[in-house]
Amino acid sequence: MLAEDRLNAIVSMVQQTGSVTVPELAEALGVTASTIRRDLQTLDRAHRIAKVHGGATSLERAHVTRDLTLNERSDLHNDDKERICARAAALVEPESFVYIDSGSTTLRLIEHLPHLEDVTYVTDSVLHAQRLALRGMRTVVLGGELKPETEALVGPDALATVDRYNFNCGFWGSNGIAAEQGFTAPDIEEAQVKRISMRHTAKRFVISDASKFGMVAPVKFADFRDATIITAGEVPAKYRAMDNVITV
Amino acid sequence: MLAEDRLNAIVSMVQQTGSVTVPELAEALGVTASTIRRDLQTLDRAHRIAKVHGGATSLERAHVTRDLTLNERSDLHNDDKERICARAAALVEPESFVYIDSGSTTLRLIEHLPHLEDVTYVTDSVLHAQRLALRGMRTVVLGGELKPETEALVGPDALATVDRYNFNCGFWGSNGIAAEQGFTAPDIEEAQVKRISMRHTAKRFVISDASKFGMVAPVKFADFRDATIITAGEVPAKYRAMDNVITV
DNA sequence: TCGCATTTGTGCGTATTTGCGTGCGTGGGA
DNA sequence: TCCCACGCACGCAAATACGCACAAATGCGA
Repeated sequence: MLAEDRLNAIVSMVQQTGSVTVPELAEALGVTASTIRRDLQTLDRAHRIAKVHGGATSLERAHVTRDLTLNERSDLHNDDKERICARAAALVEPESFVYIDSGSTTLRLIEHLPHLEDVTYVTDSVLHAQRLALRGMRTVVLGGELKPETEALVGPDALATVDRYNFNCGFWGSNGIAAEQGFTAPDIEEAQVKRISMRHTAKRFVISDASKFGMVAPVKFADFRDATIITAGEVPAKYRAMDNVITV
Repeated sequence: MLAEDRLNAIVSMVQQTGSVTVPELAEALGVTASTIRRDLQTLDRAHRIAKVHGGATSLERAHVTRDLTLNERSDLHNDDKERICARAAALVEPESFVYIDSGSTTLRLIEHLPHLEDVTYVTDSVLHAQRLALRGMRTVVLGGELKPETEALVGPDALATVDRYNFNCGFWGSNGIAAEQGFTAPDIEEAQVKRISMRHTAKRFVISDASKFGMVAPVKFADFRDATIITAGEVPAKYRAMDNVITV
């Protein structure tokens, strides 16, 4: 049996019954549990099913423990982002104070963060904060006005709070990445929070898929040299050669 | 059976009947009460159901209660809370700056808030903030450390932020209400936020069902005279007579 | 046939889940 | 007043599931 066929078989089994266990699949398809697990991982990444502890369920049913799938589904650069986040998450060190910017990429990053000794995470997004707390992380939220669209906190309170902190490292998303125009965002207020938070961070990382290179959004929040970029996929040659660009 | 399926089964059982006990669930799903309890905890944290003493109820039953014409038997406080929240919500005036404390009663209050001109709501709960934003309210969140259990923000940042504000009116929940011991809460840090926020508010309202009268929690956050209490149900005569108690 | 990449199975250490026992507090009856 | 049933949190131990590394098997092109 072809591996591809096996994947399809798994999907249809899941669709039919709603959920299956790993041993069930292994038995039915005549392979070991390890292989099934690897298959489930593949299918989960492709968002064809949802992998859960013990087996897999259809996406519709999966919203109990994993409610990220909705946002993730709309995402084309999925595999790349996955790798980017895994790489970025490995940069967090024990006993550090870490800033996490709002945005969909950083939200995904949270799922990859390891459980280390004595790490505190600070974020400007209530959504990110909830995810962090759910994962058992020590979490601090900036104050400020809540922007309904992005669930990010902005305004003088957010700025004043972040101004008192000094982070060991931090992760930001960016709508535009260009050598001349630097890192850019669509909103003035959010850009301000990004700018100030970066200013108080020792090791700065922008995590982004390759599609953002060469793009320019209305408001600049940092120079191109101000952060190390962790990216993946078809990075333009011009950027790939730069020494603050890490392609995974 | 997958753990994930079990969680889904619990949710649908709760949805169907409105409420269900732990032994019922354990019997129906073939697991022990311990496991059920852990599941309920998970689901409660995910806000899929509301965990109550002895079992679980649907969120509608516990919070919204818009259209529960059927099965109104259980939860006596439910109807009371509805009336309390409706009365409290009517106290918000246009062009005001309003504080909303964390807690389940104030969460319900949010559903009743009218859409008025130029009102800004400030809260120490990320959950409340999300609901407010969802309803289209201008929303500000205090900063600070996020307590996973209550989704409330505490610590010096929360206190520093609230210290800069002055509210026209505010609404608090209270775990204990007693003439001598005043208003009390179970947690020191949360009590601090309550105390400071009250200090900066002109018109202070505590909203609570009658069961809290005479109860005393570990930490006091205000004197009995410091707020007007909006309540309903079987209020002890001693309290009913007080002029800062409004029974609806 | 050889070399190389990919896939699959196996072993092992770690995490998670689950059931069970214990102790605590509460709220009735006897 | 004592006692018991009940619900619940906590900790422990067994079973299970998991991820990872490495080896074996397989597939494929030269």
